[in-house]
Amino acid sequence: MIYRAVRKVSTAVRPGKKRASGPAQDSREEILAVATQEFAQRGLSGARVDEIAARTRTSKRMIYYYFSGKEGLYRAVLERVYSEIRQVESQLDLDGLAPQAAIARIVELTFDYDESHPEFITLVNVENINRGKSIGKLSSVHKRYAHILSVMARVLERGVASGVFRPDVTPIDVRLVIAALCYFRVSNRYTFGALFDCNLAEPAVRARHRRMIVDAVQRFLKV
Amino acid sequence: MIYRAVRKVSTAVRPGKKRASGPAQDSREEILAVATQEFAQRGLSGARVDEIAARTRTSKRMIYYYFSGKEGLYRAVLERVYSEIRQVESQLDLDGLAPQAAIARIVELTFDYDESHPEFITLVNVENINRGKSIGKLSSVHKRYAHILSVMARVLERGVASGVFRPDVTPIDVRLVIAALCYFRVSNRYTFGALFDCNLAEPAVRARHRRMIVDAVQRFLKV
DNA sequence: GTTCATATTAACTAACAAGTGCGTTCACAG
DNA sequence: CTGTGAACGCACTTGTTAGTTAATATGAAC
Repeated sequence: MIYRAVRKVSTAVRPGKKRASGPAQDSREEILAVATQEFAQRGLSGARVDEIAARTRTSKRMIYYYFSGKEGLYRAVLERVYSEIRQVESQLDLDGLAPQAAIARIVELTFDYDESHPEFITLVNVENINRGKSIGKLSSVHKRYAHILSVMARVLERGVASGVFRPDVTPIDVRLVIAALCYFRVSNRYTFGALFDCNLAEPAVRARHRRMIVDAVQRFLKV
Repeated sequence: MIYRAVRKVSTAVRPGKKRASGPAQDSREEILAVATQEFAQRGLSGARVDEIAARTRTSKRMIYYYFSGKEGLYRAVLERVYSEIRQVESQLDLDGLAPQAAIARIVELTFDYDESHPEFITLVNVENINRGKSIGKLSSVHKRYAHILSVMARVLERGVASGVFRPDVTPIDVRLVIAALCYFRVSNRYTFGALFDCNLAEPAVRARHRRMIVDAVQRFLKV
């Protein structure tokens, strides 16, 4: 009863194209949001479809209706988180910046995104444990990342041309170094924390590492 | 019938202390080896106790006999892989080397170990998805890692004293940078490979990255 | 107001997977 | 021999879990 009212409101707020696709989209989105949490928290085989359903306002049957199964739901979740980070990264505007400053911006964006989206990191981990079986099937992911590499390539070229960057690293190399340094802190926070008895999430440590990683990448690129 | 014969042979080869503990140890070890593979391949909740049992020469009942459950088995597997890498790392002898060379050796060891033990990397990933619930309970892990940090600290001190290393990085920082760069290539090989359409396992790429990471860490430490 | 596609619910099932009860075998001590 | 305890296998229980069946509601369009 109550949720009907809610859904009518949301239909009014966001009208569908033809028919009342508002409620449907809400259900879809709600399922995806809950599933993202659940898959990130428990992994692919650890996540429970019933649990996901219970935590939405819809039913389990709807998950099968929209996503045709656990696998399909997982794939949709992956696609969603990758499309979000792609969008964030594509908003970078580096053209006015000097090469070193541009690199700093890229590192800071990556660092901040990873730190504030641990569920994204975990999902990527899940997919790697899964041997990339699902990401390979996502047509949307593949092409878009070429764009990011080309942005990186332009920055590197400018840096090399002005004599501040060395010429023997590829965009993929730089991307790997940046990703590795930012990703690991979040990805391995539990094991690294336990092994070395430290808390990487502490604000002071985090801020210091942010500066440190920016610096490390700049040193890496210096002639 | 056949396996009895096999076990008698192995008993003869490796006699137990009092009773015939040879076969027992063999069973334990065999279970652990299979379970390591299985947990690394399918994750904690994805691994099947029945499957592990089927792939050993013993039965499922023995897994419960020795490890008291899936959880206990997983913990034993974690302990085993961590103790192995600890052993490898403790064999490092750096005292004769100049600081930069010592750092190079540490990086190369980490790189080579990670590359040749992807199942270790995956298990660490699994444990992080698991929020470190098990590694916290492993008393054996915690203390031993202090030793590795102290080795690192000595190298850094020597480097700082001789003016080749900057003084503002801690052993944990260096450890983090090295681990991140080596770990990520293996941990994220599937997603990174799919996104950027490259194969990090290719020998040429691997060799180049090995040199590149050694160089990156040395640049990171340079005054 | 009938039609039709979309959206939704409740109850069901078939398979699976963790964990156990219980009996057996084996080596050796007495 | 025989008693004992560790090492082992078989078959079972019990709860869970992905996925389904079938019936129904909704609302736009005609």
